[in-house]
Amino acid sequence: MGKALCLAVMTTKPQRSLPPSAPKTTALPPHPIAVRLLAFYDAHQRALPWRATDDRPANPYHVWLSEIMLQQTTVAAVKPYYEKFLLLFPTVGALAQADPQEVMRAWAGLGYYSRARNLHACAQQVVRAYQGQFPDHYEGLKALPGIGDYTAAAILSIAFGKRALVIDGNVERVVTRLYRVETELPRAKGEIRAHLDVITPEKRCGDFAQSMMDLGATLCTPRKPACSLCPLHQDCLSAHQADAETFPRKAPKKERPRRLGQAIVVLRDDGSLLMRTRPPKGLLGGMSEVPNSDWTPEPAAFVAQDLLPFKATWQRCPDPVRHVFTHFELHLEIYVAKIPARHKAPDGMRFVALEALAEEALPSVMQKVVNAGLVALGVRVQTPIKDTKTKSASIKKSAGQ
DNA sequence: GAGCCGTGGGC
DNA sequence: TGCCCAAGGCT
Repeated sequence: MGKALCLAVMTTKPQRSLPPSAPKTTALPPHPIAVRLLAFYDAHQRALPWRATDDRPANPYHVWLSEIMLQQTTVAAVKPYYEKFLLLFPTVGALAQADPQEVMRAWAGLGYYSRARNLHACAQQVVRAYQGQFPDHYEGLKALPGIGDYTAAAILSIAFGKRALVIDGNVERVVTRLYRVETELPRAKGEIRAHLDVITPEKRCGDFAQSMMDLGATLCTPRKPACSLCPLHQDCLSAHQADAETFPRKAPKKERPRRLGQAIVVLRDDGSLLMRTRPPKGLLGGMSEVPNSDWTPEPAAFVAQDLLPFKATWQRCPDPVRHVFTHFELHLEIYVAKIPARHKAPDGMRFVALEALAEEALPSVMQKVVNAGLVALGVRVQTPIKDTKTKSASIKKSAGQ
């Protein structure tokens, strides 16, 4: 009985350590959905710089780099960063040897900065533990920093051609629509995995995964899906019911709280700006910023002068800088001042020449703050990293102070 | 499991 | 304008 019980447990319990792939033992023909999807892919796949071509086989470093960048990030946003990283760091070895700050600087503006920290740490582990060759098995990949279930499965299938269940937001949307999965996310993940396991082919699994994502990005979109053009129309239960757009089911979102704070833009007469570096972890970890207050739900007493060991005359920018993070919305009041060139930076801060601002790892919110402050100070600068669409960014020199 | 973690584009 | 979302991972 012990043996039978043990077998029963083993067969009913899903493999915890190996979720994404379950190599099938029998050689079944591909599911009709896979056949149609691969044909769609052959005819309509998007040309993306990290994808393999006829004369360029899949490169695990390229696949890994692109997958990390694409986490919660649009293809359009990733493209220029991907090209820049390949120029700066052509190989995983080059990336591993790079200065961490250089990596953060190159990532600035892309968001979710723990990805950049993990990217660098991962490159170093691949070099140290695997001689610069990415492992081609799930456990090895999953143990690397920044690689979770999705990314491990994506690398396995796209870079190494191994069968894996690649489940991202696109796949969740496509599958819940195909089968009209009524369970709400994230509880539906098990059902989605089971359905995907049925249709995932043994061959061309990397192409299959990418075809699912292409379908989700181009036709099976979150809003207004183009069901009439879909290669899976005949297979799709929600298309038949004409309610594809209502999938996947999700719990209503919580409201986004607002936080308030103040920041100072201090320009020294030699043309340099007072800056500091944020703590290594947490929000905007390891990134550069101008001095600023705590961000609190209620307005807090704030005296800009308290941040400086010398006197200055302050001017408050008319409009606060507004920036929306994932889980809160921030309003920053900006105070600006000019000070004589003889002053040194307070402890933990530094002065950075305006010309060297492009070499700082400035997150977008701080780019906005700097832009607004410089405009108020009457300094005209071409935004170094990118125009953050601050309306003030294009305003001409205000009446000089 | 739920909260934390950025940013920009589209409607 | 405000809200939704995008090839998620970590704690």
